[in-house]
Amino acid sequence: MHAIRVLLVDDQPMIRTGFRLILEAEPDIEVVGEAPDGAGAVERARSLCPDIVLMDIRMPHMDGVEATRRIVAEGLPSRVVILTTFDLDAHVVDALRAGASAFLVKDGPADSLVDAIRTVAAGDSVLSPRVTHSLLDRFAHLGAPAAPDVPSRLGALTGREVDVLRALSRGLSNAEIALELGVGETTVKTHIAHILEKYGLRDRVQAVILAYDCGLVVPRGRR
Amino acid sequence: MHAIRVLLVDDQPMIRTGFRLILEAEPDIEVVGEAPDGAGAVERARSLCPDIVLMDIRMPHMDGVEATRRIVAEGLPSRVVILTTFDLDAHVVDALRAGASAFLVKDGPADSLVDAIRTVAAGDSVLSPRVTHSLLDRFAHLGAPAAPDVPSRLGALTGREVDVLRALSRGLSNAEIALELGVGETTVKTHIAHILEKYGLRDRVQAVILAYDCGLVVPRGRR
DNA sequence: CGAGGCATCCTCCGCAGGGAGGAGGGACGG
DNA sequence: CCGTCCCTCCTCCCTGCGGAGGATGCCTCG
Repeated sequence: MHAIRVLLVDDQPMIRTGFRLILEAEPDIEVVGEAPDGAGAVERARSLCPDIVLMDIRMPHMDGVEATRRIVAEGLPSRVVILTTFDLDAHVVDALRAGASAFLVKDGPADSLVDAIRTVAAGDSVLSPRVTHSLLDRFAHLGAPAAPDVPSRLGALTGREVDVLRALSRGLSNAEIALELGVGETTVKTHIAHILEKYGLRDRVQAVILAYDCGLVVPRGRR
Repeated sequence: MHAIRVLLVDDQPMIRTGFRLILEAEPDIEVVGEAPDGAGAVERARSLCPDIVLMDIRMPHMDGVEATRRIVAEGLPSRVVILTTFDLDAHVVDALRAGASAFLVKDGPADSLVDAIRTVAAGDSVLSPRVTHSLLDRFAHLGAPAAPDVPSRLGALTGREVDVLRALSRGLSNAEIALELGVGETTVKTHIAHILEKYGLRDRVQAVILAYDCGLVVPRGRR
């Protein structure tokens, strides 16, 4: 069994060196290359075919999310581990949707990084506990239909937002939703904007898809 | 700082004893009670107010998911860690939607259980790597490659139109669909216009809803 | 052969929808 | 009482989408 081949991607050379030292201390991990930005990451991922791409999320030229998207889209065998300083919600969701296999917060212990790399190389996925938490919140609250007082935490949809998402998922336009809910169209747009923001979605179509996939809405054909 | 108070819930006494031994070996963890089923779990969660409810998912009378739902709905301070033998998708999502804070596969090392309990008690959440993997798949699908043939009941549509509708139902924009299918954006718009016309739909959102309702696309949450 | 269906592509145009940013009021809990 | 969350609504702005109305080439089938 060969060593796990890792590509380091970060715009700060010192950070790269730091990670290199941490990783090279492990006998079963080998750093095969470095890149300073997203573009370089995609290029080297192509030529080096590393097992793991360890990628910072914030970088010049092309950020980690876009680079991840391309690496995954090209069908490269590398699996991407995203590193971030902050656990910003939008970035998490973007990165996961881009196809990242792991999402780690930098302030964790060095062990957790090494463990994560081994886990991902073995075909599984890893999220920092804090990141996992915000993800679970989303799942937890999307499905709560008539649950009155579930303590609403970060990222959860409010009651009104669920109303709007339901109407949205029936194919109604903003004006129609406004009419049905008895509010202004601007209000509907605000609610939708919040839904999109909370889940890192781009438009109402993706919101409808999420509603179906998470069971908020059940397809007519199958119940 | 007091010890982490744990309630054990499993229908098999031997399993409970096993977990008790594992947990009691940790100085900062205290097993304060046991329950053989979901009903007992809710009742003891109410009276004991444990920090953690360690719950098997498959049990007689009331299963772990329903018990989790009630504990969360009642606003009890306990956080629920779900244990399962298999990493069945449906159960994962159900449990997460019910409000579980962690989801572990039983075949993991004892360490991971103890770690998970500490992490959850600290306010974060944990998922088994394999479970995380299937979760990420769900998030990633919005940008993922298309699934192979699904028998469609949308006979009126041409082959290309079905391709487009499928891409549409993954939340892609016209430009992205064009890129993926290797055609111009105008062509995509033409196909979409035909789809809308054939079914008397107003916009792409309604087309996506139709795709789900007719079974062209199967929700990630329920297959 | 000609007619039709399909797939590809084009322009011009209007508007719904989404981003950014703000603002006010009501409810609830520390 | 103040902070926080929710709901409500506003303006300005810009882009993506869909409508209308074409054109071209390639099939197949009568």
